[in-house]
Amino acid sequence: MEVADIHAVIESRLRAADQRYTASRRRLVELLAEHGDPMRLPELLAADPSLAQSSTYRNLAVLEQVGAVTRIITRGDHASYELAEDLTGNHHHHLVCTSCGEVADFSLSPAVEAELERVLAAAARKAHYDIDHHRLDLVGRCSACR
Amino acid sequence: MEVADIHAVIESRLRAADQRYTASRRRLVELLAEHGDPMRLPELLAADPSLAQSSTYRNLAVLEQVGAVTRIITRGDHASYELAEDLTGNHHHHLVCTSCGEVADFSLSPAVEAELERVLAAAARKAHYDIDHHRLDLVGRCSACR
DNA sequence: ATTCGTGCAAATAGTTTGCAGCAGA
DNA sequence: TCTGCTGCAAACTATTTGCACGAAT
Repeated sequence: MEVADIHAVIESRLRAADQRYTASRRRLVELLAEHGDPMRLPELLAADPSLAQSSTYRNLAVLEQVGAVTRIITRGDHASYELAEDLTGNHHHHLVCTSCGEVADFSLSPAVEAELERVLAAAARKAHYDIDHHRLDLVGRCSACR
Repeated sequence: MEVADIHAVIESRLRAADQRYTASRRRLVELLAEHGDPMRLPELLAADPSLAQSSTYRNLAVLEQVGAVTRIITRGDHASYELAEDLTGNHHHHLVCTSCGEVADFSLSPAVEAELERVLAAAARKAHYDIDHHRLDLVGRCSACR
């Protein structure tokens, strides 16, 4: 999806929740779209010092609620954020560096991914869980840290 | 592995790190072994009120460092802990309830697991990451919460 | 006008740490 | 008797929130 389309979709989702697509919210989406890989709060604030910390936390929470961004929990100090998969059209997983906390994206082949979906659905059924999504992370050290 | 053996292995790993296998550390391991599924700190403290909060945090950190327990990060308020896989001999994944924060275990068939290992190793190689382990979580709602 | 967003400063809460006394080898 | 462990209370830090002002519709 084009960046312009992403903005349009997010705007309509916000509107549906009686929220406005303000300049700082748009800025957050732009930063995440440019960066590609997930970003942590300090990175976002550093990338645009006009962003206020508390508003950024609030805006990311709003954007997460309307399904525009995804919050990634790692064992690092800060959570990371990225654009939602259905906006980028790019189902993927994460490589988490235990040393510097950086999070990178990677993908599996569609065939493997489809099989994974299938066996996970079966496991969820057996455990009587209603599954929202799955999360597959590789935990280790990035090329800079190893 | 039997519980007695687990204690023996943990004791030797602690010794190798110049640490002692004290009563409260042993108690934590017992509680986790009995419970099976991952436990959060308040559950551990409630299960044995003689445990002090700060010492429990410290002891779990020590046990994690010597590879006796694993800390599981969820988006819930508290982290969860369980015995390390190589002690229970039970490779598995997690079902995380977004509503109550409960974490349950599930497994994939050895065949699927082996294939997953293979494609993940390939992905890590491509990204120049040194992989420690993988983490596969299903995020949704447990039977009690849905 | 009314509702929502912003930014500051203060609060919250899980986790960590300093310290003085206790215990194991 | 030296080194590590404990428990209390205080500190730390990512994140959240109260509030008064500004902006959008």
